Amino acid sequence: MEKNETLSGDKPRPWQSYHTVYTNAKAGMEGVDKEKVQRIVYETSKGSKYFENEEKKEALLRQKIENMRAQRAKLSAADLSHYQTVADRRILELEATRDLSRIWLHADMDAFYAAVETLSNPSLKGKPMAVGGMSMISTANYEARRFGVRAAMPGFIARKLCPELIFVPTDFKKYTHYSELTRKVFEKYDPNFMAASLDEAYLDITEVCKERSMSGGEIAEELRKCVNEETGLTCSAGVAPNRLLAKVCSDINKPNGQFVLTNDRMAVMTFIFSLPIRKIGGIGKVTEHILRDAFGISTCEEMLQKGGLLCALFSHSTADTPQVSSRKSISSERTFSATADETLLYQKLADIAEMLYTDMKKEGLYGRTLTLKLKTASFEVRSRAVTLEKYICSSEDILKHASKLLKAELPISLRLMGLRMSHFNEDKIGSPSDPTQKTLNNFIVSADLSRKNLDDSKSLGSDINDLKLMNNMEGSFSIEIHELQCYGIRDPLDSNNLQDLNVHHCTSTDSVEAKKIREPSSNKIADKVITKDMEEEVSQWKESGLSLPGQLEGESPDRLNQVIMDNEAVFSSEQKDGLVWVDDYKCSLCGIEMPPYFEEERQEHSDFHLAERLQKEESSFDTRTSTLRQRSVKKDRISSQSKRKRHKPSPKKGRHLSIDMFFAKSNQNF
DNA sequence: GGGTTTCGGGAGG
DNA sequence: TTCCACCTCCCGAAACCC
Repeated sequence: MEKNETLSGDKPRPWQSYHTVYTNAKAGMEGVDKEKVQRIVYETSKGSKYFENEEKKEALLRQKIENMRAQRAKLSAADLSHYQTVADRRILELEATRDLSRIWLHADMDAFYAAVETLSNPSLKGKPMAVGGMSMISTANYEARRFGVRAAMPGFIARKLCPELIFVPTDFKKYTHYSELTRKVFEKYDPNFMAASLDEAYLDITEVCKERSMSGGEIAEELRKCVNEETGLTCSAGVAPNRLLAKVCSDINKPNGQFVLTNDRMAVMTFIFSLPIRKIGGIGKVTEHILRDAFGISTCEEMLQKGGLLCALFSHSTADTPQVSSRKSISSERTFSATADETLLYQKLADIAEMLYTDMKKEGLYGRTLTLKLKTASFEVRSRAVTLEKYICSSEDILKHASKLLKAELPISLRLMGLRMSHFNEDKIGSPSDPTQKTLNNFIVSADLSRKNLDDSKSLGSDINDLKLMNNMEGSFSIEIHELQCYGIRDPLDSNNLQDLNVHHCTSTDSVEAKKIREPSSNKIADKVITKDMEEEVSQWKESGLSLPGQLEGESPDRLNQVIMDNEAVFSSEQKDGLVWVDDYKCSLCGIEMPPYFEEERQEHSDFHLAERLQKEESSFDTRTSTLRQRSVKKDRISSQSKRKRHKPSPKKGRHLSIDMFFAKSNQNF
């Protein structure tokens, strides 16, 4: 940070160089005295450890900008000419694929959390209010925004800006409820709409516009009115040929307004040219700073003009696009008063492991990469990860591995710890619970692939669709579990047996293959498989010393078949798992509360308990039959500073920048 | 040499 | 009085593994 910058004759105003996101243009903040906000933020922050860390980061950024300037200076005329050709060619390619055929609508609720709180407590109306606490604010209403108070601002700074600010604690249950109401409206216009968060959604309204012979603007008007009638809340909308443009448009007439960008090349180009780069999704505070200070780029027009330069110094990468995808990771983190007390740190780690476990349990997830996130007392953020051989889920396993990671960092004074689980067993279609285990059924692969393609084929992405995807995964998951139940003693590496068998043990209701087994025509195959494998099964069960489920010993193939069928029935029944919803609300096994209308979630939850039980059974079996397994078990690879020596990072090409952004591609950003 | 993992960091809500 | 969250996703490069 440059200190004591002066304007001719003025007093020093050091806050001018303290770069925060709080003075950035945001809806409802047009009339804000930016300099005053900047000064108060600076004065409130100055001298804190947070501030010192920000200074360090700022210094690194300045160094990076200097490096880029140096690289830029090194480029010869020939280089520049070459990269300009590359840029021009790319522009031509993109122009050829420009798609102006779709109409996208981005709906964005106005100050959502704050509006919901005002709805349930009308006395807040007209008063400056923020949802959150003294440490951090989630949302501020428009009255508070006039003082410069905004989301992601610490509460104590907000209070300095607006002493009469009212704080309301967050209540996600409430927001989720209202979010559901809005989504019911969105669904009417695009059943495959894409929810970007609780308060934002993307809708492809091309079809509904055609069917009803209405313009995008008319649909937007109607949709906003409908949302207001259903919820009592207002929202803003943007209509454009692609999602990212629609998002930019929805911000223009906020709150309770809309903006339409017509599907016309000239209109799009004119609109984009004047657009500040910061409006582009993916360009944040840092990238904006780099582009402005290293290249003198502030608008999209300048960006296009300097395309050659950007091609030379930035790698080819498109900006982030909202995509339909399954969950990639799940995490939990907590901030606390900085401490170096190891007992306390381990206790906090145990709490976080428990929280992560609870969240994973809710979604029935098993993961094998565990990342420990640390924030030191001086705000430095570090992460340490380990990838395990087995997928894990239990809080004990999470804590065991997290503790190893933490141990390697001690002694240390921390103010935050977090745990993230990734690399789920659904990551790769058909990947089994043990990555070395080649057991998953061919049919799942094909079934899931076709369903996944279906989901991916359009720009889906709503939570509803995520849920669908999740359910699909859940399908394959329960199949695996079931397989463990019936074939727990089989050598997991013996894929020959399992490929046949898995087909007959799927409980997925929408699977053609699963139904087949119940048809007389396929009894033959089933009998054959069961006869052959049950013999092995029974003898191995005997060897293992475990009691035979269903007293299979000596039973005929028909009887064995029946036992399997019965088992399937058991798996689908909550009651038989021992799970009951107390007061029709609370899980009798773990106490989690879930209202009756969360039908799918409840089913998943029930499945989870079943999975948990089966895994316990399997692992207890594992310990007894470990000699049967001829598997080489690699030692967990735990990374630590001591093991990993890193080179000093070399100046790398920037990213998140692409001239693709200038093209209306409905499958991309523009 | 190519694939995978780790780690730091940017971004958005 | 209080003193800068939490969660998720993505990318790039180095390190590591085979």
